Amino acid sequence: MKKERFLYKEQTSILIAVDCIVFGFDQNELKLLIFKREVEPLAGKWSLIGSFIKPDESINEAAQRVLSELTDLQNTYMEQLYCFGDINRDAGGRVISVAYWNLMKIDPLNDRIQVRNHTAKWVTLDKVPELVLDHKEMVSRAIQTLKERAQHQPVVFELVPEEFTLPQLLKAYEAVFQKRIDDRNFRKKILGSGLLKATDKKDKTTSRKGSFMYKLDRNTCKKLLKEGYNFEI
Amino acid sequence: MKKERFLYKEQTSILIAVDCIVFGFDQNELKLLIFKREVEPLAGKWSLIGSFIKPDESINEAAQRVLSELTDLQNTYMEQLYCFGDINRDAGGRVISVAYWNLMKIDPLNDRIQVRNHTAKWVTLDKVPELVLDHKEMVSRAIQTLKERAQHQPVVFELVPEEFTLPQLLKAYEAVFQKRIDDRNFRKKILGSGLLKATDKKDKTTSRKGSFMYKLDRNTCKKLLKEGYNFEI
DNA sequence: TCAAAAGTGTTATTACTACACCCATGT
DNA sequence: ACATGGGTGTAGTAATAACACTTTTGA
Repeated sequence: MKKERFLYKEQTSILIAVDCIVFGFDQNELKLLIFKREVEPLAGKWSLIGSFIKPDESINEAAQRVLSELTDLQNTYMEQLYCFGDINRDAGGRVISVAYWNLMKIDPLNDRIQVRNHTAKWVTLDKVPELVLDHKEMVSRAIQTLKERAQHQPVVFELVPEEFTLPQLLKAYEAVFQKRIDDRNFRKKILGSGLLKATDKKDKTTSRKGSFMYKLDRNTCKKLLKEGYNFEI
Repeated sequence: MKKERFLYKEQTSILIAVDCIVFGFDQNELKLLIFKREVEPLAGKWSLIGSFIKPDESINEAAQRVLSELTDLQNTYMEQLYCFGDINRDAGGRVISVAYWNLMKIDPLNDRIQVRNHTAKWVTLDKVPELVLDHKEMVSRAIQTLKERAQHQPVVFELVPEEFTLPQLLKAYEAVFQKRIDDRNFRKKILGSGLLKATDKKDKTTSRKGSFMYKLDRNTCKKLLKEGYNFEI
């Protein structure tokens, strides 16, 4: 194989990259963050956000850096997804990519502020355009893992504000599990679990009646985790 | 590939390795396969089996190679576990390791034949010795993942022969979930699920009465997987 | 007064847990 | 005949699923 196989730079071995599958929830739908790839080959095509790793950072740090360079939100949920290592997965040379997935809340008023890179945008999961390389596969694996994780870990709470209403939380559940959930059964299970602490505040932005706000009870949460609680409804 | 592109010695950037956490079941206990590390630093210490990846193989292929170089069993269950990328995880330089975990049956009559490398041995999970680098962390993460996976995928069946008895399968379940399981409830759930196809054979090696042999019904299995069946007892 | 979202209970079904004795067989 | 492991059933409890109407309030 000839030299053009390595387009990024002179490279005798294997390059390592990270890519982030960033899921955002805008109180309504799950969305994916994509942006226009800046480097050749395939510059200008839609892509996940990513970067080569630097010699002095761990892979986790690299993923963190990618995210904080592109968005404003800190403390987003982040988990390693999978290491993609097929030999010809990258047209630009032998590149191994460690993929991460993230959950964040999209503030509908501020979604331009949250995302720094101006070529980046949120797309709904059923309207993801063609993505470069094996990024589509990364996304479907991430969706899969998200659903699995949401059954056993309280990750859905990463999609709603610190204080949230039950209808809000229900929508997040429905977005993650991609199914309608009966709201009486939902209330019964979630309130019965002790996972939520009631507040006396009401959110009146979505209805005249207003809806009580709750927050996650982190102590009960830890306890339920130990017992292997099923967070699915 | 014309000339060696991956020269370990003159590598100035980052090396990539694979390590395999191999679990074996000897009809009684879950065991871990370890061997004496052959390369410096830390040569002679107990280690997981692993290797640097070659420039012309994918990461999955590398893990497969590591396993087939060391053992005789093909078709063992193999799944990627996690990519370990801390900056100082390897005393010998910047090495990223992609860990895989495997499940296999240990044939008690043939366990020397199954494992080719003569410094390799099976150890029970509660008696794992000190391991090099971050291999202990790899093992505990693998145990964790094994338990999670066994709840949603029929991986326990990888630990028993093609045709097995219910007491055998029960022991495998107990080994994986690390708990006693009531055998009447076990039979009720497993036979009620339709997962098993009865055969008319009896295994008389463990009792005078003999125990009926079953095999996995792969069609029912697929169906249950789609429905999100819970394989835990 | 009405539109729009929030909130509330019951019943039937299903899955899970706990628990103790008889069976078949080879020696 | 007996020791060994294989096999069986029931009843109480907990979780889940299906289902429709009333309440609040700002406009």
